[in-house]
Amino acid sequence: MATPDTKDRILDAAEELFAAQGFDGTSLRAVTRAAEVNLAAVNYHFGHKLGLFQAVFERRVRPINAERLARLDQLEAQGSVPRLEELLEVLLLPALRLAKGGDPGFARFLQILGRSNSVTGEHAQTIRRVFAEVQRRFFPLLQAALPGIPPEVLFWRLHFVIGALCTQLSDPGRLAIVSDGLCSSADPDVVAQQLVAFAVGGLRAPVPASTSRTGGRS
Amino acid sequence: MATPDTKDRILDAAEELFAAQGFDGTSLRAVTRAAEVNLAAVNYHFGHKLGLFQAVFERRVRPINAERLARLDQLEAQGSVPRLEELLEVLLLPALRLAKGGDPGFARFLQILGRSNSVTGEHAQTIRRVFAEVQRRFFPLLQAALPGIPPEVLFWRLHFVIGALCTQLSDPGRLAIVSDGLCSSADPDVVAQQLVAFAVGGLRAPVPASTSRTGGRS
DNA sequence: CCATGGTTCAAACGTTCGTATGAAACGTAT
DNA sequence: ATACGTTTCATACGAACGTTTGAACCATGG
Repeated sequence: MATPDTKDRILDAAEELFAAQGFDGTSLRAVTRAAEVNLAAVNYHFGHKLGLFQAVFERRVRPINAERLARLDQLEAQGSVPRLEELLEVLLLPALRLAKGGDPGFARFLQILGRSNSVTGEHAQTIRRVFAEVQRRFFPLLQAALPGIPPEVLFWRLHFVIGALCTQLSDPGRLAIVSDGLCSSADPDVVAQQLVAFAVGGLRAPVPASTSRTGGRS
Repeated sequence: MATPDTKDRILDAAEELFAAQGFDGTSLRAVTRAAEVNLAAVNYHFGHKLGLFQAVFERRVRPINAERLARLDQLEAQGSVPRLEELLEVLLLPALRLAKGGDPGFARFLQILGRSNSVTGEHAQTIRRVFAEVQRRFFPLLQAALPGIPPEVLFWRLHFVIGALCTQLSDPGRLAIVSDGLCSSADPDVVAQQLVAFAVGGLRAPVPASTSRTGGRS
């Protein structure tokens, strides 16, 4: 083992390239070239290209969800019903915070994550399981914090919040472009602050008239 | 011309495949096979693969933006400052409505559009110009309808609204999955109703404390 | 009638892809 | 030092890719 763990070098390079060019747009040859590793190393360590993608994904997603669930535990241990703002920070901050603070690779990974809605093929399911897990745990608490909102409306709104988060994660530079440099996504605390305020407003909005039953006409 | 316009057959097939599998994931051979057209026809009519993508894109995007701008004209002609709900419907309804009503291909195209945030490479700019154009026209009106919100906060929130829209467009089935079938995206009017209510709440939310200057600490 | 310009066709170009192979190199325990 | 399981290496395979080519096709105007 002359070089520090080939496996990690491959994961780092793959993470960067998958984030920049997508799954189909990234060749294993480009990955191994960037990692300064032999081409066959990928198949040796990860089996297939898809195995590499899953490994890239799971290396990062575990700590994020662990932090989310730990924060949820912490919140539930307090006994009282958590405040809406607290809940949203649990959902949003771990992803945004890790994007800045730690490994710079994390930011690249979050681009993959944010792009997950657009992913097709077999690895899509791998990605969605992650969201589903947290959401199942998260939703009842959200319901408790927003007793006035019917469940189906709440699903819609949580869907929108996650959509906003994913868009922001998948392309942090977009906002700076459309705002002509007025806004910057550099500080994850600022992002979280803006997104939480927006989400609170959206979640608490008055329920539209004809949504007591699904499929109501306008 | 025995078969109805080869060019359109190619565009239809390409639209469906690009939406389902992405740009890199779609081969020209798959397109021409689906269109029942000779392989060389793509290069004859569109030059390159990228040219085909742009043609697919522009065929659909023109009517949407035309309708948006027409509705904006109509709103401005009334003289008074448009209500926020009206503005949001201008932004959201044309895309959502066309997804259901007309050509079924429109829904597929909107998947491409919703995915635009995740697109990399040269055709990304083609896509973003569209958003930018409408947004430049749209933003001053939004500002007028929300006099209490500082511009930089408004940029953030518009960014979030568009993110929620794109997520919904790019994967209309996701909501049904996470809500265990409780919600369905079948009716664009329902989608618009839910999204407008959510967006109004989010846009009108109280401005977070330390955003008077960009980059403020929490 | 043949000529012409636009369109379609089968076939091939060179390149790149994901994956597989078998031998060399390595660290370690006997 | 020898043997062994693990990791790395150069190389090759067949398939699929985007693109090009030149001949065939076909409607129209002379």
